Amino acid sequence: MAKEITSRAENYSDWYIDIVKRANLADNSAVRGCMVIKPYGFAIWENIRDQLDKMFKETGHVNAYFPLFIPKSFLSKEAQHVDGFAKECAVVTHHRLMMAPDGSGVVVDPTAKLEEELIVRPTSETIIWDTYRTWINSYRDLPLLINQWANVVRWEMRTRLFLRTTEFLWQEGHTAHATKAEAEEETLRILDIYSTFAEDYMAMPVIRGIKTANERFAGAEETYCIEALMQDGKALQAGTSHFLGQNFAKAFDVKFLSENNQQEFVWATSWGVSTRLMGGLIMTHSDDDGLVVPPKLAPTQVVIIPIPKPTPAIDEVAKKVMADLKAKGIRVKYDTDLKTRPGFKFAEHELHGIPVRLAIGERDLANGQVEVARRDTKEKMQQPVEGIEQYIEDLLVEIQANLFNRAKAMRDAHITKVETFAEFEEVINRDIPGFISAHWDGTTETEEKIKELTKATIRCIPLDAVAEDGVCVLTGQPSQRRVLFAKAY
RNA sequence: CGGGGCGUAGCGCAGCCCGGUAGCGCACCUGCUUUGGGAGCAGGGGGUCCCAGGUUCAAAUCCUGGUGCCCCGACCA
Repeated sequence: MAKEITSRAENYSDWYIDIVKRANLADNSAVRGCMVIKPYGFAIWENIRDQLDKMFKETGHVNAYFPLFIPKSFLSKEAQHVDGFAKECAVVTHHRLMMAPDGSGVVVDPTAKLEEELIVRPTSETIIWDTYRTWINSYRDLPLLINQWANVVRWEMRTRLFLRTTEFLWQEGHTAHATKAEAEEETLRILDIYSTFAEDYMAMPVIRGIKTANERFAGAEETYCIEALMQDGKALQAGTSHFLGQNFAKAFDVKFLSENNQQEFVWATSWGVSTRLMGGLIMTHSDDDGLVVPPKLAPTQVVIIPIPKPTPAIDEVAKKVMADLKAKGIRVKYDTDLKTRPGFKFAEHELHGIPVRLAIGERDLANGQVEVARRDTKEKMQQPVEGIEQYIEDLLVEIQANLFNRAKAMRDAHITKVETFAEFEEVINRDIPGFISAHWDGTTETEEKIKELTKATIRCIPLDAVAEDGVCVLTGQPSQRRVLFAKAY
């Protein structure tokens, strides 16, 4: 039915690209690895952003904005940090263009070379901590709870729309605390916000966990994460919250005078989620007919379609229903486009993932009914016009819950416990491999060996992992708990 | 960085092998008929064929060089 969408079974990767493009979420741009986020895609992102922003503010955070450019020297102040990012930095070396002497266009003016190159931020820890040095003097200045919404650039070798782009949009929180315990508490508070948002708004179930040393953020003491499972059985890291210890405070000399009149280094966290969440949203719920957007994040939650086209009688009912829905805070549109016919509109709105569709024709009016169609199950029902606003309000809640439950059932069905490496290999090579729960001896060597053999990485050590004696799936060395492996985006 | 693909109308593509008036579908404009799951017919508008050079009477097509994007892999808080 839907034209030009590759089916998931045929080629999952092509399906994903088709959804992104056909649902008007984003396009490739003239710049390698950079995308244009189109109005519809951006509207969903705005809903994600607004909700998270609200949750950050409710927990005492404030927004600020730091520069796009970072002096090169800042990057080298924290050794592990620069190690992690050096290979993917865009560097600004000049500040002026000039007309080419041969008239062929503009060229870089060689006399406009910067004394110190500027790095386009891949993340802002360095410039922010350089700033914090001047902001923090006393324990009375703490905690400092700041977030920024920004774009960052990471020169990745290979990009994928939303999932890994050269430039992406995100939020990055950077907090400073007087004690280790407070900073650790903050790290977990944010992890909580992320998992609540993912599950309650995106309807995307996530596993909360800790990264292994190997997968830890460059410069962090501990990285917490939420991991989701996509329909093709690959994992997606959906958000991270880092406990940075005193690493950045020491690198940027950020000290405060304690209540005891002692100079002490500040304790830090940083945390972020990005436009990658859009990729997670798509791959969690969408189907071969197009995008599926959970009601809470849908720019339009209900669309009303006149059958076959607007008439005064249909308009009257549609407008009343719209007013009643709007009064309940429901985002509704009346599709009065005269250029397209109902069948086209049905397909188009399904492609865009609008959760509920109402169709109103003369036949319905005669019966005092409307046709209600839900995007998640594709079911159609006749409902009385009278009281429809309450029915829809309840239906949106049900759809939101159904999407989550469906995704969770899928996810849970694809967490496989294995005891031997043979089992491990069998599961990881399935069409939909999912998470593998296995014992691991705790060494980076084993982790990397498994990755080399199977392409699976340790996604996290789940926070709710129970102590359980076992032996490493690869080496047979003793292990106290299971960790989750998966192939990842 | 390796492998592959593609640059021709707004979008998606054919034409290239075998040089000879630049085409098709969608979209767009006009008109009529349609309209409960992507309408039909008729007429119409729209092009530096990625760039540069070469071969030729003649190049979208052949040759040389360049360039851009995409996909797969390696890589990746």
